[in-house]
Order: sequence, then C-alpha cells, then structure tokens
Amino acid sequence: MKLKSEIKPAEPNPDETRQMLLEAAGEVFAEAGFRNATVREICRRAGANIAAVNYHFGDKERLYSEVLRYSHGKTLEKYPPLLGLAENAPPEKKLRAFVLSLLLRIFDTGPTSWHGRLMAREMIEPSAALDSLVEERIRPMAAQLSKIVAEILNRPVTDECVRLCAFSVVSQCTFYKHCNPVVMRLFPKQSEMDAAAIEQIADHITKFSLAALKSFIEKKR
Amino acid sequence: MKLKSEIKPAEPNPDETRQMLLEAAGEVFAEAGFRNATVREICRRAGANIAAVNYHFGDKERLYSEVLRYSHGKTLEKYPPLLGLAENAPPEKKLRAFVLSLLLRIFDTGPTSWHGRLMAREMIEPSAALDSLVEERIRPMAAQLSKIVAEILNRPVTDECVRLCAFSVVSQCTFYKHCNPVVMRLFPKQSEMDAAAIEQIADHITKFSLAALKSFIEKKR
DNA sequence: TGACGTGTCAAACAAATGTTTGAATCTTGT
DNA sequence: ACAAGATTCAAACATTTGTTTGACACGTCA
Repeated sequence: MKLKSEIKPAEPNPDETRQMLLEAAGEVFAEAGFRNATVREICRRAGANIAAVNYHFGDKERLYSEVLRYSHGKTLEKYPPLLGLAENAPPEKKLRAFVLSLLLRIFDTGPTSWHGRLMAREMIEPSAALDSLVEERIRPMAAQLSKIVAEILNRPVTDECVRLCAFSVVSQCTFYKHCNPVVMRLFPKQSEMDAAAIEQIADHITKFSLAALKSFIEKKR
Repeated sequence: MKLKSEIKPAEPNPDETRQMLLEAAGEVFAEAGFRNATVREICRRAGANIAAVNYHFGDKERLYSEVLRYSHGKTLEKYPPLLGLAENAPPEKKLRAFVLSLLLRIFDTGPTSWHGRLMAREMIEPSAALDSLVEERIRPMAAQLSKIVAEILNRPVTDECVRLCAFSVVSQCTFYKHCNPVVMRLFPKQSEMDAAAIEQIADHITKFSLAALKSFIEKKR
C-alpha cells in the first residue's frame, strides 16, 4: 500500500483516525445494529476519542451512511458479480458465477465480513442510505441477472416470468444468511460456512435453478 | 382536592390491560425492534400507564418473550402448515399447500401482521426466546416439509439432497419478506402483497420447485 | 363497614448515550 | 521558530428511557 511521501507511523495521521473509525464502525454496526451500537464503543475500538465521530463525520447517522457505502464498495471490488467471467460465456456458466459471487460476498469471512450482516440489517430496517445503494449498485446487478435468466429462458427481459425466476435464484442465496439463526439451530453440524460448504451450496443452487428454468423455456414460435 | 373521585375512566378489568399490552407491544416491537421500541410508546398505544409493563410482565424483555410466543401461536392457529389438506394427498399438492400457508403466514395483513416482521427481526438478532420457538414450532414444520420433499424425490428424509431442496423451497418464500426493502425499491409497482399477488407467487414457487425437484428424483434401482 | 389485595397513575430516579465545549497538542506553511 | 489551522482530549451537557415509588381508586370478603 502506498501512502504519502512522508511516513509517520506513530504520529496521529489525519486520515488514519477516519479510516479506523470506518472499520470499527462497520464492525460495531454489524454486530449491534445502528441504534444499539454506541459511539463510545466505536471510538474505543478505533482507539480514538469520543468526540472523533462528531468531528470527522458530523454525527452518528452520517457515519453509518459512509460505512454502508464504503463496505459495499469494498466487497464488490473483492467479488465482482461475474468473477471475471467473459461476457460471451454461456449463460449457464454466467449463472453459476453470479450465484457463487453473491454467496462469497454474503459470507465473506475476511476483515470485511461485516458487510453481509450490515446489508441483512438494512433489509429489515432500511436506512436513508439504502435508496442510493439500490439505485447505484443493486439495480445494475439485478439487470445483469435478469439478462442472464432471459437468455436462458429465451424470453424478453421484461417478461414477468423472468423477474420471478431471478428472484427464485437470488432468494436461495440470501436464505442462508437471513435465516442463519434457524438453520444453525436446526442443523448445528452442517452450518459451518467454509469455502467448501459455499461451493457445495453454489452447486446445488445452480443445479436446482437450471433444472427449474428449463421448464420455463419459451419455445420459439 | 381529589380529581379522580368523580370520574372512573377505566374499569379495572384484570386481563384487559395485559392483553392490550401484548397486542400493542407486538406492533411496536415489529415496527422498531426490541431495543428501539420504547415502553412508553407501547403503553401509550395500549392506553395504559407507563408502569403497566413492569407490573404485568416484570420487565421489557419478558414482555418481548411473551409477545413472540403469543404471536407465533396465533398465526399458526390461523394458517396451519397444510391448510387442512388430507395427509394422504399427493405430495405435489401438499407442497403447494405448504408454500401457500408459509406465504400467508409471512404476509398476513390481519391484526397479527406484526408476527412476520417479528420473526424477520429474530433472524438477524436472535433473542433467547428463539431457541424454544425453533424446537417446539419450527423443527416439526421442517420435518413435515422434508417428508414431502423426500416423497417427491424418492429418497430417504436424511438424504443431504432433501435438506438442500427443502431449503430451496423455503428460501423462495421468505425472500419476499426478508428482502422486501430492495424488492420494493426495484419494482415499486409489483410489490403490493395482496391475496392475488400471494397466490401468484405461490404458484410460481411451486412450479419452479417441482420442475427442479423432478431433476433430482432418485430412480429406483 | 373496614381492612386487604389488585390495578392504575403521575412523578421521580438512575443509567446510558449522542453531542458539545474549550483547552491542549500536533502539523504545516512561511 | 512562530503563528494559524487541524486534530485530539477529558469533561460536561442534554436527552432519552427502563424502572421504581408511593399515593389513590376499586372490588372482595370477614
């Protein structure tokens, strides 16, 4: 990583605190939700003073907005929607890539693992920041998936059936996250979400969905 | 100077207040979540005094437990898992009944509509009350669905494939609830969840799932 | 009737928490 | 080196909120 020409590790770097706050806030917001999260805990983890949040972000709510945008950008950068697959690849392969990338994004265990939980919380308690996120980030991805599904179904992307089928695909991915507490209690053994498990689930979802999609194919007339 | 001696606004019905508190608390908890919900707002809607919650339930947390159990019992009573379908009905019909009943329970718009949101919140922030709920209520329903799927697949209920397929079915139902904020923003027009829309979605999910399940059928050997 | 238990009420209490403040410290440009 | 701005700090402030309190009203029963 490259920084400014001067290197002052021990000294308080102006952007250092801001960055630490973003990361710490992401963790805390993901763990506790917006309201439950306390500015004091965020600052404690960031090694910053209590007044730091208000100084750098104005207030708690604007900090949250920045965190949401920051985190989503970071995971999308780590796991692009088609994982670098060529645009002219067969739609079946693109579907699998889409499913796998979505799962990887949701279950990312890296230092940015809070993105998944953050989004899950937005689903239940949407904040003002969700509107722009949907328009700028999610709608393009939805269009991408619709195009893949439409291609498989041999139907126009505006077809109602395409929309419903795209939902059916996405739903299977989000399920393991959104219903994790129940899944974990029902099957404690199989609930470890390591790389192998994610691959297995991606395989199942792709197989399941492709089989279903075949029955919806519009024969050319 | 006694102001109250002349007026008698509320008759002292012992269980009346308690019941009103349960209903009001369900609403408020569903809207705001456990932490965000305030005892003051609950009591205001119930037409009760601020001290009523502590008097009748001890504290806010025990009130929440009672609400969760109460609401789940009420919706399950309203929409039984198979909607009164005969046990010996063909598994395809039972699958559709299961899907429809789950959707109806999730999207119930009656006076108990908050149950769906309540459960959605439990998925993200499980409370202590979830453990017993899963064991007593959800596990039997999961077993019921597994049996139906196993029957269709001609596989043993313990088969890994049965579990994954059952998840695929349930996930499509819960999706419209758990991802409602995004769905609503993506397609504002089609997001009205009236009876007709629910029927349509149930049809799609059943068709989609049955087509997929067929490809997983274990040929007898 | 009159004491007792139940339920309700307004007010107060105590703790948590977002935000502000004013001084102290550090960085930067000249 | 010095001054001005940027940043950090500890303390205090103001508000929200769960809980408690003590008085009051009402029905019950000896």
